[in-house]
Amino acid sequence: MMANGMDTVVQQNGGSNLGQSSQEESKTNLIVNYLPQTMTQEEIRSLFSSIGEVESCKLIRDKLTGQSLGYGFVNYHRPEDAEKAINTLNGLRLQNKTIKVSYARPSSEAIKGANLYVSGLPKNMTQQDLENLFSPFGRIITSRILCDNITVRQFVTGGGDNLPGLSKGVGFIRFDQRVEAERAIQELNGTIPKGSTEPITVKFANNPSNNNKAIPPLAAYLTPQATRRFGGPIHHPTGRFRYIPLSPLSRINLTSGELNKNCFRYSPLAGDLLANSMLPGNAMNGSGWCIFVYNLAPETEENVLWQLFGPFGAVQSVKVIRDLQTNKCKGFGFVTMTNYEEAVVAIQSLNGYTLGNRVLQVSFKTNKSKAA
DNA sequence: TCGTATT
Repeated sequence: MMANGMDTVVQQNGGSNLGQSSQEESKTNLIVNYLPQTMTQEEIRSLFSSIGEVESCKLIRDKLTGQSLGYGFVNYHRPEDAEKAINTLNGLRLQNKTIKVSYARPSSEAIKGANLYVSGLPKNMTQQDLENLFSPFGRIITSRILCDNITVRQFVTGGGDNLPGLSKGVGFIRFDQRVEAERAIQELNGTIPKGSTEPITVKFANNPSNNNKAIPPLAAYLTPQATRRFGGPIHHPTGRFRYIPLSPLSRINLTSGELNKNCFRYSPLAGDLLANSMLPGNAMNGSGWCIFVYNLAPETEENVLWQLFGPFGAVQSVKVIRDLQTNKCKGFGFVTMTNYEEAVVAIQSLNGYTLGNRVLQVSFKTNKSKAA
C-alpha cells in the first residue's frame, strides 16, 4: 500500500477493534513529522489554526540543546478539524521538507524504541521491498531507504514514490511496537534477502536524543557570520534582530543551511524592495516582515498562502482579508515571514506569479494608509 | 554507509 513515508499510516487491521485495544485512539490529536528545523511552535500553531481551533500545540525539542527534533503534536478541539488538517496539510512542502500529518498514537512505553536500522541492503531494493520484508513482524509506521540525493528527490518529485537517488544500502524501519521490532531483529538479522548475496544487519537504531554528534562547533557561535556554516540558533544579545548590512555579494542558497538567518544583508537584487520595506512603521514590525499579496480569488483560504510562501522559508503567520458579510476574500492578504532574505526571495518569486487565472502582486507591505 | 516518530 503505502510506498513512502509521506502517506498517512495505514492501519493494517482497518482500525477496528481487534486484539489490541482500540480504546482511546484520539480523533483530535495529531503528530506532525518532518518539520523544518527552523519552524517554531508558534509557527506550527499558526499553520494548524488555519484549519480550526487548536486546543494545544507542542514542538518537541532536544532537552539539552533546545533544538527542534523535527516533530510535534497538535491537538484540536474538534475531530473534524483534525481530519481536515490531515487532508489538507499532510504532504505540505515547507522549505526543504515535506511535512507529514497523521493521528498520534496513544503514548506508551510499548511504542518507544521500535525503530530499526538496517544495513547491507541490496542496492536495488525498494522501499516497498523493504516493507514487504519486515511487514510479517508487525505494523510498520515508517520505512526509509537512504539515498545519495534525498534533497533533490524531495524537490523534484515532492517526495514521490520512485527513488531516483542511488540507494546507500541502508534504511530504517519503525514498528508500532517494540516487541515487533525485537522479533524482526531475531528473525531477519544476518539473513540474506531473496536475490541478494549479502546478509543484512538489523539492529535498533540510534536514539537521536542521546547522541552527541549533532552539536555544532562552539566556534560557530563565536565567530563572525562569515565563517558560519551551521544552522544552529544564534542567541543574539538583544534577543532580536539587528540590522547588519553586509557586502552586496551575498547569495541565497535555498537548499543548504548556509543562509544566515540572523543578519540582514543587502541583496543586489533587492535594493528597491529594501527601500520600500524600510519606510517608517511598516514591514518589519518587530517580529517578522509583513508581505502584501494582492489579486487573490474570493474563495482563497489561508492554506493557499501557506502553500505559496512556505517553500521560501519561515512563515510566521498568514491572513486572508475577508468581507465581513460574505466571508469571501476581498482580493488581498498578508504573510509575515521571519527572515528578510527569505521574504525577498518569496516576493521576487511570487510577484507576477499566475495563480488560477490571476496574476499576483506581491510586495513588502507599505504604510499605504497615508498614501505617501 | 544512522532519519529527525510519542508530549
